[in-house]
Amino acid sequence: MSDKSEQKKKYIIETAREVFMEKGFKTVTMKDIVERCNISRGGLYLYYESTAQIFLEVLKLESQEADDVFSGNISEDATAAEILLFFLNEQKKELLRKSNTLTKAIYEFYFSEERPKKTNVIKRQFDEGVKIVENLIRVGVENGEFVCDDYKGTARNIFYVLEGLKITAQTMGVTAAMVDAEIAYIMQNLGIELA
Amino acid sequence: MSDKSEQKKKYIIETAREVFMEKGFKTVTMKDIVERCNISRGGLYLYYESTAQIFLEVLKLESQEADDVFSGNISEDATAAEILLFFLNEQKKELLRKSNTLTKAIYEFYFSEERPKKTNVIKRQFDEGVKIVENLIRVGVENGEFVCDDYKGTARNIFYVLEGLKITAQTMGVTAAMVDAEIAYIMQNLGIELA
DNA sequence: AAATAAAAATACATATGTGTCAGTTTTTGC
DNA sequence: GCAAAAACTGACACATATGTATTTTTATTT
Repeated sequence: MSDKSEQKKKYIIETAREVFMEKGFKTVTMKDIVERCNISRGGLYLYYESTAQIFLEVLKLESQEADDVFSGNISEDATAAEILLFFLNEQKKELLRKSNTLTKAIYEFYFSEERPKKTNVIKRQFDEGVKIVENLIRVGVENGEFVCDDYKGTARNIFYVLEGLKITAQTMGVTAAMVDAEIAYIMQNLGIELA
Repeated sequence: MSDKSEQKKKYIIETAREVFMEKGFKTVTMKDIVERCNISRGGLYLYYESTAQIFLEVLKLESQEADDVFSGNISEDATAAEILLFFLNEQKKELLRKSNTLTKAIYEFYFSEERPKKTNVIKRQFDEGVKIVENLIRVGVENGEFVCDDYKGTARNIFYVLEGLKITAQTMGVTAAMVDAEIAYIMQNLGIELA
């Protein structure tokens, strides 16, 4: 595949992302995407065969970008508490965002029948996240930063709270104060009192 | 409206509920419902004008039935801890259920554009739930059963965890043990150690 | 610049859903 | 038992989405 072709594919994914941010997943059609891209329907089918396939590519892009933010902002000698707080604040930013977010689309994708059972990107992301936080807590306890006797359970609890906040934010709204209260709660459970 | 007409409406709602349990919300069409009801398309439109309207009626029915379960199982002299535990275990039952549940449909409805902004049943239910639990905690503290210094915050936290569990159960599955751990966690935060 | 290859656009065939309405059947009241 | 009313049906007109096939445009090669 030519270089130009690769560029075009990237352009389609970036443009489609905007559409998904605005409309979610389920209601987005191939027509919506071609219109935003200013290409024809036939043209799009040359590159991608469904909105689900395009959405998976968008998720991949998002995941890469999130990794970049993370590695660009965490110094080598950061403490476990600093890293956890950075993570929680990134989540806070994401869930308070009213636009430029894929959250709604991701939830719709969750429940869409078209979702290929084998490529459950979301489950993988969740499990990875839990594992990372679990290890972070372990390190924190070993360092004497945290107090905790059930790493996995606590990590899971954190993700349940985050998921609950996310879906609540989408459907009925949450304030920054509500999120802060939950973050303080999480840290407090690990023995850290926030100022 | 005649008595027979009322009966038919109820029949439609109960039958449609089955369809929503099987297919969620978004993919259910009026055709799906008439086929299950063994009536004609035109006939259904005499009673209801959209799947969204029917779904709202289904939610109303579910809500009534849940109230009945509650009032039928909580004795007058139950302690706050008993009531809270009953509530949490009902939630557990619901979220571990693999079939005969509207959870998927409710989430899809959440995100559907058709959802009439004014009749946000789900938000109302959430807020009501939080308020009930908040008052329950207050009573429990006054009785000396619970230890808590932020009733509303704690009530909200409980619902975030429950929402997180629900969506996790739908998308990647949770085990009874995971739910029990969260319930124990919630009770422990209120100063109650479960056996 | 002509021939060829690649990319893109348009038109088509198919499928599925909606809401309505003319006609039919069933129920009801006398 | 029959006329009027109510309930119900199936087909129609319309709208929108999909995936493909043919035509047109653009780019590349010699």
